[in-house]
Amino acid sequence: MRYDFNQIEKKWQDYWAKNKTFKAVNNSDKPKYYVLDMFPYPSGAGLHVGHPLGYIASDIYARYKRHKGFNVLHPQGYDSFGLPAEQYAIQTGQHPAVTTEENIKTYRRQLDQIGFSFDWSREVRTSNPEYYKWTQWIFIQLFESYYCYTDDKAKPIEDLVAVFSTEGNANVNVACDDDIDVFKADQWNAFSSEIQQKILLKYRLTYLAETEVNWCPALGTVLANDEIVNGVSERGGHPVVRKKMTQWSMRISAYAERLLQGLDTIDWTDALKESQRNWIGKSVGASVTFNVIPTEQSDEESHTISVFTTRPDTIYGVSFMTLAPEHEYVSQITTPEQKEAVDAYVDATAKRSERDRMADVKTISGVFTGAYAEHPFTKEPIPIWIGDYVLASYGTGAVMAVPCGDQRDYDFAKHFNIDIPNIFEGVDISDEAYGSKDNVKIANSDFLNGMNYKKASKRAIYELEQLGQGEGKINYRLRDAVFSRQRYWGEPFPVYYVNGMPQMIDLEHLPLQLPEVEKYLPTEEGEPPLGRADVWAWDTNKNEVVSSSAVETSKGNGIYPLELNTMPGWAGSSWYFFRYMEDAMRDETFASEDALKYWENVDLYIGGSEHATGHLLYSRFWVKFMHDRGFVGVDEPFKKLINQGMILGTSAFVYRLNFQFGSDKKGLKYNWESVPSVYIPLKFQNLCVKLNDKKNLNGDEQIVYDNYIEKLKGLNKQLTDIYHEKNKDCDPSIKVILNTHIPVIFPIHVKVDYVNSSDELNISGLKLDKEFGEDYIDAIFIGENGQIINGNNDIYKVGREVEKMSKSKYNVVNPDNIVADYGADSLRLYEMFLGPLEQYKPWNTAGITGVHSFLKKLWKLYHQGENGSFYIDSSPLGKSDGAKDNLKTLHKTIKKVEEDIENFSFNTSVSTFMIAVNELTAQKCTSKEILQPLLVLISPYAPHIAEELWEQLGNADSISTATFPKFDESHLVESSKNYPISFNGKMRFTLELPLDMSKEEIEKTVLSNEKTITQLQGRAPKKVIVVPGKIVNIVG
RNA sequence: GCUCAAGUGGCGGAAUUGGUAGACGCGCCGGAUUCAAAAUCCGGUUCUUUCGAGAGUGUGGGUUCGAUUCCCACCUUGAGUACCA
Repeated sequence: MRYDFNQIEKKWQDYWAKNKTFKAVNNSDKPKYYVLDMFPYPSGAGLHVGHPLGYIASDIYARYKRHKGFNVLHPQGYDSFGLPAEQYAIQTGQHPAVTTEENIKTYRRQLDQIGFSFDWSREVRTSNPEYYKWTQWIFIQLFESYYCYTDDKAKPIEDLVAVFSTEGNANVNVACDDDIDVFKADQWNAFSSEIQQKILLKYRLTYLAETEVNWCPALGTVLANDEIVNGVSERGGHPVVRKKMTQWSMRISAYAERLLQGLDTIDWTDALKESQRNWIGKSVGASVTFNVIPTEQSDEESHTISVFTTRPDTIYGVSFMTLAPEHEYVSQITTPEQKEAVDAYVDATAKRSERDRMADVKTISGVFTGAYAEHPFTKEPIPIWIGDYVLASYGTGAVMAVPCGDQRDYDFAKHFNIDIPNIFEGVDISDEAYGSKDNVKIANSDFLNGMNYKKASKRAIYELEQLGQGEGKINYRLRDAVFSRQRYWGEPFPVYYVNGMPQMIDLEHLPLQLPEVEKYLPTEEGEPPLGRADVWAWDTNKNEVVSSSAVETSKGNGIYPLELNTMPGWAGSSWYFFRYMEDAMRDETFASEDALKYWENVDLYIGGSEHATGHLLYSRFWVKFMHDRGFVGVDEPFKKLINQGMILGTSAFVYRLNFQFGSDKKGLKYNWESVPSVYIPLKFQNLCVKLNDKKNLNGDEQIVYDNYIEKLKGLNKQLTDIYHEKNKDCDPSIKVILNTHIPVIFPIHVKVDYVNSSDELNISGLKLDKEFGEDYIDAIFIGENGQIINGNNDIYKVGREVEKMSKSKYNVVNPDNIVADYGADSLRLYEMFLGPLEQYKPWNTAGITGVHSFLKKLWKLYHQGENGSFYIDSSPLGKSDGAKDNLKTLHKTIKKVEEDIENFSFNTSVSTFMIAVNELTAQKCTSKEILQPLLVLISPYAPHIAEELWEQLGNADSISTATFPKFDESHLVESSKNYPISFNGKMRFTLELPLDMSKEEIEKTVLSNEKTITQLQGRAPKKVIVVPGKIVNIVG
């Protein structure tokens, strides 16, 4: 019987679907285990072999956990809202829902054929109204909440309102905007409803505010900080500018400390935790208030400038202050003499884009305002400058400059000739600032003299508090997250506006479904695409969406405009892991209490590291919020997280010989448009250099060159015409051309499909490829032996390079083809076999034959009957030497595979399987006692072949219900050891000795061995190290 | 600049508490089978070598009887982040 993988895989995939083999139940005596993949965005391109890597790993783990007796939840779904579908809709007019549906079908087909054990009955799609109903509901809960620092949790906004109406807001310790006016209880109660609503927006966890946002004109939308890479949009690479807009924001900053602390409780990689820590950016220090010294011209109003510093210990080193050019006091404190210079500087900075400012960090610029502040302790006047090295968006937008302790302040002071007082004991600051906090004592600082950083900081803060001019403070880099997108294909906000004030739609009327629009572009007035919807207003009487025109026509009748923005991509993905838990009551709740209680959080989460500061941070934020409000029991979403590495493509190159005419006065360099191309192997690349340097060619190179010249002569007419046209003054004869031109080599990507395992190019296949049209039809290929290839006279070997897998590099490998040619089990094994899960590694289809032939050998092991028929010996194994060997092989495999899976070291288990099958084949093992448990070990990796052989062994149930074999140490006990005998640490030979031999006996036996004597060559050993059971090392 | 990760044959990689470096697979070389090819099977394959042996895990030091593994300095590559006060 042949190993017919196509038939076997189809059979078992159908079986699993029909029997709902992997359906998880919400109550079970077994312990639960939740294995989750980051759900994919269903793109139009479908999957390439890099995508399933993480899914295969998590699937192996899920199947293993089932064998180990766990009730496993292993679901899958789609993050189906997103930009690409919308961009496609703009281009083609097709509704994103339609293309998304098509893409999902492709994804599902591709996923199914790889044999994943997903419970598809729990599938989620973020773009389904039945799903986003609950995304909208969570948004409303955020709106109805505020963050209380005293209790360190989110609470219902009514609680805050109650405090306002009895005590006012003076003493509340809660997260809020910076520009809060203090009011008393009676004032609050007297405010109109609108004013109250306006004030409450400053406290809500999601709020509407005019914020400076990252506006991407090309995409027509706002982007979050994590959606911008190097100043351009992550998707598409379009420029991004700063712009003020009224937007929904999420008060994630309220959770900064808990998001930071929570990292210590979860099992994530250090790299990932580190990048979240950096993103949150906690700095401990102090806020210090400086009084601005009033000048004659200034009005009565006195100013105080507050700054944040991490070095309050250096307060005596302050010799100037710097404000960001955007700082609100700049215009107020500037003296008339300096006004012109300051205005010019502020104007100039405003014109520079964020990118310019970022790119140009070397140039030092700034202007003196003419104003002075008073040092809190010395009472000396300190000049106030403005400079664009101070960012308006961080801290207070102002710094106390300590040039001796901060390099930027130092550079600024040097540049503008400002005093640089030294406050460090015995430190030379003539060349640069001393930025370190360690190993230094403070000097010239009155009461701080002689103290180290820690002590001095504490004392300085204490003294500032006494003066009422400062306090200890913690600052975070983490900013509130902008939550509005000016796009169509996202969740609509469940919000309508009454007199400009946002109102929430009740849960019972959700979901608020996306309206139809005739085009997916912004309106002519610059409103988001939803502004085009004809039916997009909220009727508060009927509680339904009605015609937009009704807002005007029936004014005062309770019909109001709906929000035109939609939510960002991370809205739906911030809570989807809870949705999978619910299987029955999805209409009534986002997830029922029982389901949430049973499944808790994700035990193992696998996905890419690119989500470090986006999805993975926002999810943690939402979960903590939902926890605070009692909607879920857990306060972290993902207990353990693994980032799978990327699979890279191995690109193939052919090398085209191009004409480069010798430098002429017209600067003519290349011309290859009309000349049939000539390709040479990379090994001849020196040919061009040699020709250029007038060096002699070697034999093969000469043949290539002669062939090439032959070709050129054939093109005589064409070439001379071209040459003459571009070099009107020159003699256009072929002779001249040959004397003046230099060939250069140009690498060109070719499709990896036309390259075999030995890097040989399938030239006829390439020539017939329609995608390249006529490009290669007339191409001349010169082979490894310098021959023009014509049939089989020579071969062309491509060059190889590892790059990211991408369509433009022609190195994309489609799993469909792999599955068709080698089967899903081979694909699964090979993806794991490539290397450690977390690592970046290149894909090379050639290597798959290794794991494929392993599967064939495995199949053969169970088909040792006549003509390859199924044969298994069911009789007891007995105690023969052969049986011992069989058991030893089996049990060392059990041990290794179990350890490997627990450590997520899947690549090494594949090797272990190969070794086991090689050994059992050599042992001619046919015993059911060995071969049956072996299948369970292999089944998580190669489930189809395992199921098939399991069935042939006579089992009625799916192998996924089998228990994992138990490791028995006794089968691995040995009586002797093949000792490595080293001399000065180098192993020279091995010696088989019994394990119960004493140290002394080992030493004696080894020293008397003739090989030892030869090695020592008469020298007496100085020392002999014997580690019983391990090694013998002779020194001398 | 800072933070993190990683450097081992022609290639992917293995060596889990310091104890036989290169497991397993690809590729390559040789052989068997075949009219031939594919497929399959067997053997070899780190480098140098005077065939005795010697060197060798990015580089240079150190600890140790013994270092891919631990320590110090440096180099290279990749990722993240960047005037964060």
